Amino acid sequence: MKLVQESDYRFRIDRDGEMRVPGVVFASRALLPDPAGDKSLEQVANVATLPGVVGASYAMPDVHWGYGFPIGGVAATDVATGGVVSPGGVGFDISCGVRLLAADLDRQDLAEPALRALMDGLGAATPRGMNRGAVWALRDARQLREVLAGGARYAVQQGHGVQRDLDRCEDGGAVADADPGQASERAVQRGLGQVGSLGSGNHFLEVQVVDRVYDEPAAEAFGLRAGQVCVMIHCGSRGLGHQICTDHVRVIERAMHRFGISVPDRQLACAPVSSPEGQAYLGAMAAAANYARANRQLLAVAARRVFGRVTGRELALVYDISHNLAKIETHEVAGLPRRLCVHRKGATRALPPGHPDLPADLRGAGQPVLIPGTMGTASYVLTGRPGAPAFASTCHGAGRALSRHRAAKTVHGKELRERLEAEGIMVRGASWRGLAEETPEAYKDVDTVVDAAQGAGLCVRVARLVPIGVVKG
DNA sequence: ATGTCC
Repeated sequence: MKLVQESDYRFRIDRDGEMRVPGVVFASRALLPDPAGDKSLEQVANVATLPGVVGASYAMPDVHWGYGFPIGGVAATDVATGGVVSPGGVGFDISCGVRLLAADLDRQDLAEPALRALMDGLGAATPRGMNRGAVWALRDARQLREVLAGGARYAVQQGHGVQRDLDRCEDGGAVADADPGQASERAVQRGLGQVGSLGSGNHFLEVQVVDRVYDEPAAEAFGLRAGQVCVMIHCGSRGLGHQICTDHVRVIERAMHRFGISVPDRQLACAPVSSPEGQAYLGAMAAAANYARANRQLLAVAARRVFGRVTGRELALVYDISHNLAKIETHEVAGLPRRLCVHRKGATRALPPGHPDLPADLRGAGQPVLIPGTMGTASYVLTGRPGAPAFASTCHGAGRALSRHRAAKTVHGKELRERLEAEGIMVRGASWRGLAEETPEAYKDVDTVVDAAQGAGLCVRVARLVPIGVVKG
């Protein structure tokens, strides 16, 4: 893969073969993936062949190998001229994302034994791990379809949360064009018992402290200040999203020949946005996105209850944003506004100050961009930057550097937990093996990733948060 | 990420 360095944080992959646009990689030289074990830059080039793709096929600084598309990939297709949607451009964990809640409490006012009681309470109130229960026991499949249609809005209507939770959630808590009828019976069955559950892998609920503020006015608009206690929740659409992806990849794979589309990798299966198969996938994807938002809403309500009981304080939503989603958005292409299908997979939307889609109280500061770090390392709050490249997108996290298998060989979960506790981070895990797979050494350095994202002009730092307690999926 | 293969 031939990379041309354009600046400190920008590399180009020139058009070659079937590529319709160039590839652009936003990273420092040190962050570029190792081609020996990671084919993500080939995937950037593959994505550039998709019908209707405009601008470039982009990679964020945390890019790594994924299913078809790289994780940390952004690509937009022009809807009116046969542009496609690809489930591989969203990923299996549809609408995986992050929610940040801020407490009216400072670190210095959260001393022992309250901190231990808080972590014990959060550990007990947060269902996690594979197939192990949920906060909300849904009545039946009919009620699940209400969740798929209404997302966090339906949860709040049912008494799980407050208006602020919707005002500060992407899309006001629910995507409008969800089509619950596009979720298969199996997807519905898998989803019934998981609304309000973390899952596993890199998903977590953390108690964090605002360690540093870079942009005071933006932080104030977001409701953040130095020393403040926060709760960050990182999770997705569980088995339901996975099943929806599986079902629709199969349908689209079989339909592709009818559209005359050929792709260099069958994992890039795609259909025109305007086709019945494309519309079916987008409707199902939106339903899964609503499920993920309801999931984070219920976990937040459970955390809020524990927080109130232990500390007597409130938790206010700062923002909830997905990093695995395709959205129909309007962007300028060659000076003209176009309706685009923007795929962000392991990439976060980052609307700049003044964007009309922002709620009024965030209009001046821009959209809060939530970047979860790794267990035991920092997380970030960023905001968008006017005129930024990549259709208002930035990184989504540290990005894995070692496989789960290799990570688990470097340390035992028990040893890792002891190490983190010695560093002042309380850990409530689900399994020793799962903990070991998530050791910080298995990830790139999130500080370096965020430096590169800002250096590349994708976003602006607002605040840095450090964990003091981790509930791990 | 995921009832890590219906």
